[in-house]
Amino acid sequence: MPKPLSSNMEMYLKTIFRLGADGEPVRVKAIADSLGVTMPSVSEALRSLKARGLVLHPSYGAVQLSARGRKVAEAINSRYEVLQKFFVEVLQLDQRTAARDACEIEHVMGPETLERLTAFLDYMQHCRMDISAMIEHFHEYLDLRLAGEHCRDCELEATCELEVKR
Amino acid sequence: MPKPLSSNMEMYLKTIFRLGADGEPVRVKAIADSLGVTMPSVSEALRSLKARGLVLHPSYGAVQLSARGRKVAEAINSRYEVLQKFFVEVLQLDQRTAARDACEIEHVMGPETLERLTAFLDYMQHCRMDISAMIEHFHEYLDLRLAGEHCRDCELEATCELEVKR
DNA sequence: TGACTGAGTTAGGGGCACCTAATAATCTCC
DNA sequence: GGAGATTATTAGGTGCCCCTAACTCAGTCA
Repeated sequence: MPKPLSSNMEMYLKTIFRLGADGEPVRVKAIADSLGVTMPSVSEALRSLKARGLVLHPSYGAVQLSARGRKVAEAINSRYEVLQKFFVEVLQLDQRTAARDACEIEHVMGPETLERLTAFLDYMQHCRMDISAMIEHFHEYLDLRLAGEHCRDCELEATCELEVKR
Repeated sequence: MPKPLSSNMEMYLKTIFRLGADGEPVRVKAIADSLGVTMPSVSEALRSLKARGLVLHPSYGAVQLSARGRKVAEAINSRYEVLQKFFVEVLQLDQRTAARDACEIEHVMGPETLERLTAFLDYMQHCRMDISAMIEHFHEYLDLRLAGEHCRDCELEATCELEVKR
């Protein structure tokens, strides 16, 4: 049973994922610069990630994610994006602060919380109704969603008999 | 310049705060049990917290927070409570999950994010209006709030000409 | 082609936070 | 008040993640 990845190892993985997103080969130096650590630290981290089968890295060569590594990195990155979006679009935090906090929280937020937050963002996008009923409505939405419906077209529309009275 | 407290040290502090809330003297063993670590780990942590002037701890005696320590612990605890409340009341997470994630996130969430989340919760409590205007309205609320108003009576009331039409 | 430069690695060390084992202080209760 | 149990501390060791210093490899260009 492999132990769970530490926050730091997750950061290495996400950084490799992002640096490689454009198809360019990823170099140790780029990872080090991006994370603000030294190259020896990166070397050591890569040894550990290689041992877990998450990266491919020939000596003195470019770094690549394995299939598994890519999947893990994508999961981390999507946690990041949900948080970033929530912080910016709902809490109206500036990009910098949102990025900073999302980057910390992405490593410690459980799957249930991620799911609910994602649902919350989707809900915001799909529904237009009275704020006084918002929480309650969100909970109905959640119930449906958790029951397997994924609300592309807002299944709750039928219950949205509320409207703006400007 | 004292370095910032680590997450772990913050947990020790919060634990001492909670165990001592009822006025009972706090013992090393109670801290260890509460955090799921051994007593030597607690001893070592206390040495470090003592060096920072955050706890008082005579050898073989009871542990107490200093005035500074209490202030720090209260801040951590209030971060926790805001998160917990958001997770339970908005995201409808169960107590256990909410507690688990809040307990991780409390150590890494910046003050701006805390403030916005608090504002969001207050907003939910004070305002009743159309959901379609919710984000926008929340942002107005935030602007007022950030300008120094603390919205005990919801200064935005005047702008809430929307109402439920059930 | 060989010297220079920059990239990457290895070696060795430090701080943090945990552990077990051993020792020391304190408490309890006969 | 002293034996035994409980609580607390010290000693010493481990893993993680960072560092600097020193060495090795790989590309460049005169």
